[in-house]
Amino acid sequence: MAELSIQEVAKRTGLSAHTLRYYERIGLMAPIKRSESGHRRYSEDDLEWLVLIQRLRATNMSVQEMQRFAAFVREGDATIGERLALLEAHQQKLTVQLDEIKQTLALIEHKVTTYRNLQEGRTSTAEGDV
Amino acid sequence: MAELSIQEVAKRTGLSAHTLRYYERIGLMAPIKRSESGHRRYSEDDLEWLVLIQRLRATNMSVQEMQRFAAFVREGDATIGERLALLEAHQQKLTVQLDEIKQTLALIEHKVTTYRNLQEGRTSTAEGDV
DNA sequence: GTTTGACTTAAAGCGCACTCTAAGTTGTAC
DNA sequence: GTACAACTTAGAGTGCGCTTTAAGTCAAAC
Repeated sequence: MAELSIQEVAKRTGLSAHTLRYYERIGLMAPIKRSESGHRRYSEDDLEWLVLIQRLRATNMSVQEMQRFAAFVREGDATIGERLALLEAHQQKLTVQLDEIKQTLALIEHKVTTYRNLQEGRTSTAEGDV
Repeated sequence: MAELSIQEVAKRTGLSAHTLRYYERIGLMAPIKRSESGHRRYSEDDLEWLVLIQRLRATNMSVQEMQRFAAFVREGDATIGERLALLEAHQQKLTVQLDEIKQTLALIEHKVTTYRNLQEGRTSTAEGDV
């Protein structure tokens, strides 16, 4: 349950120290605790929050939307309705994304098959295939 | 099998006329056929290509990568190996994305449940939940 | 005690993918 | 024939999400 320096957190999360400071500056994270000398000391809770943030970013939630979410969290339990709405909106987007990826994977598989046939000298290419 | 104006293509694809010109300018599309007056006339093949392009963009292939793909297509059958490699690389990325989305959906479902419980006044929140 | 390297801030810079503007030409409707 | 919308180009502008720079402070190692 040690407190971590910005470099240690960078290493653990894969984010750069620059990005961590940036996230704090724009309010994506609450102000991080400081050592006597003014250096950041990250807590376990900070790390957990970063995991969530990274999951949301990795699935294309915009920084702006995450800022809104972070602000709601700081405002306390009165904003649980808003947080729910935000998460459910993202959930909705993710199911759409999931579908798009599946469709594209199907299309790619078709193209790959076509290309493989072409490579082997067959000419079974359907019209319009590129 | 009519030839379409840029506005008609914009309507059909959901891309803006600006974006269609931009795609042509940067070589994401081969030069489009022109009418006597110099206006673009899109063919069925152009539309099909746009469908592929849009699928790839919708699943986060970079414009740069699509440019490389488009260039290979223009170079002809000698580049089928390169095209295969490119598509398979994207396929690979998509399976990773698929996984990330599934993980995030699971995380969101957990949070949503937690928030629902909080809203109903229960306090079954596990440690560290936000 | 001084060097070395990690830390701090504020602010500027960057790459991406468009998006818009300006200035001019064309085509259809009346 | 004249108004008006749609088209053309080259180039500038925009928003996002970092990323880098500059200038300085601090702390552990020698």
